[in-house]
Amino acid sequence: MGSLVRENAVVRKLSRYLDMTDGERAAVESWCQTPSKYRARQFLVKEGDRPDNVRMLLTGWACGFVDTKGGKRQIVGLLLPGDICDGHASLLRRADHNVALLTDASVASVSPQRLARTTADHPRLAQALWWSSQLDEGITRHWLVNVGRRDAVSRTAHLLCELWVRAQMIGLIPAGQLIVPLTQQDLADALGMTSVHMNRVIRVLREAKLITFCNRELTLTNFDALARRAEFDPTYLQLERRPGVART
Amino acid sequence: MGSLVRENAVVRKLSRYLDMTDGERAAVESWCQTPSKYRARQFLVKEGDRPDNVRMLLTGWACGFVDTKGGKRQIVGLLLPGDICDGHASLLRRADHNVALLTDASVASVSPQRLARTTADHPRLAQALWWSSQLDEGITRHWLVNVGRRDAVSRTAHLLCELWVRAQMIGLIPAGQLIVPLTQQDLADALGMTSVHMNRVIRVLREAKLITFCNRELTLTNFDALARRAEFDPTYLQLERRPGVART
DNA sequence: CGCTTCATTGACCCAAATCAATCTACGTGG
DNA sequence: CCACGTAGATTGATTTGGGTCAATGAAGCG
Repeated sequence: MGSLVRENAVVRKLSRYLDMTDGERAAVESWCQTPSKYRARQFLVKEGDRPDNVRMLLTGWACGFVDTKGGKRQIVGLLLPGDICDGHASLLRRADHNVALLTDASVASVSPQRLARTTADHPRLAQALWWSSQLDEGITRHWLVNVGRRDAVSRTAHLLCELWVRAQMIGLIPAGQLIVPLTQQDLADALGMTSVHMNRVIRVLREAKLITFCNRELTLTNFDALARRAEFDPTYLQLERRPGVART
Repeated sequence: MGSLVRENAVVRKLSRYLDMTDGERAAVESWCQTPSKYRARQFLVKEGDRPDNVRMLLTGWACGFVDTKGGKRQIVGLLLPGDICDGHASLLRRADHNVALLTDASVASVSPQRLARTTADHPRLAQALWWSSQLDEGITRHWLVNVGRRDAVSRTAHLLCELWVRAQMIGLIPAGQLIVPLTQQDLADALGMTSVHMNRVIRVLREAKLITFCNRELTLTNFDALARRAEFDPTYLQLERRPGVART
């Protein structure tokens, strides 16, 4: 036990794209040497900020969101351990959305200069970061499809399938059960609906025996049926290992 | 006249981030030496494809979209001249969405190898491509906010404001009028609504004297009022020129 | 023990979907 | 030149998924 848990989350994430050499692995680990501890609800990025460092989630969950002038909130992304928050956003003049922690978390922070130095030594890491960023973009795109074109039940089912798969990949479901640190209000904000309706939809899924969801503990009791209900096609999560990026 | 029109669209786009040297400019132009001509409705990328070349739109419009199993369609992005379709998607195992042309178009196609060679010689171009990709991701995010959290009228207004600004930046509105090569069905597919409702919403905006839209010719007769209606904040379009990336 | 944060449920309402014509404008083949 | 077919725009009538408003539980905590 523990090897999956102990392993550096960013290494694990980038390993999905790249079969890393020891040198590459060491380089990534050096980014994460002295992570900062943050508390739930703290902001990592504020909309309008001039971006500085690149943050990488080592443990804990975060979410990206935008607050509307009308007082509504849309969550535009969920970040799990290993995810890179706001990739090379340091290139942008201003952050176009907020990022805040959903749980206490351990976060590595790398300056653009340092990132540039490392990727100059290890060009394949630059590629891997690109890959990760493209993956995130695909996820956002499919959230748009989900919110734009699916009804509340399939939409919810789709998000739960996505989270389930993403969590499974990083070892967050050791006992068939996933702690989802989101309130129903949060889920509603991610799915473009109200918390009241979110609650009713969860009840529908529960009564259909597709999920168990109590005290933030989620179980997909029948993943295949849920995926069918959601029209969930995981292509966009890039589960297939890309061939030809073997260790050099 | 004509300098804006004649200038290479990709050069113009990347110049928003980078004050290019002659060498950099020449490198980008070399990508676009022998563009292919395509007809409206042709596909540039099909979902599930193994990505190959990177395509850059020199003239014409394109759109990215996903078709749902349920027979619905969500447009996940609109590409204008200078936009790069599916940035470094060549890193991904499979395309997660389709890209098709909305008009006849001229498209440059660059192999990953060639791109890698050029950006090795001109590292700042790699940065500029990153920047462009981050910009696109921001646009997608804000589409998600728009679809998830705004009602049909503001949502439509928001998209029109975005298109207006993006088109203005690339000289597509020489006479206060923009040709939008989208049917009402297309607009509806971009905004997550039905074409019937799209039609009614356009009427509302027209009757409020906020827009003129006839035969695909759009005029925003009162941009500020429309932007207010839409809660349109163009931060995500990165209009501010990033300082410190002056010509070296 | 009262305060606060979430979850849950009911009653009611409305924005947008659905269903169904009708009206253009434009080809295109005879 | 004209009849016909097709794609898109418009409009009306009706339905409905999900929002809004308002209570009530339930769990955790200083």
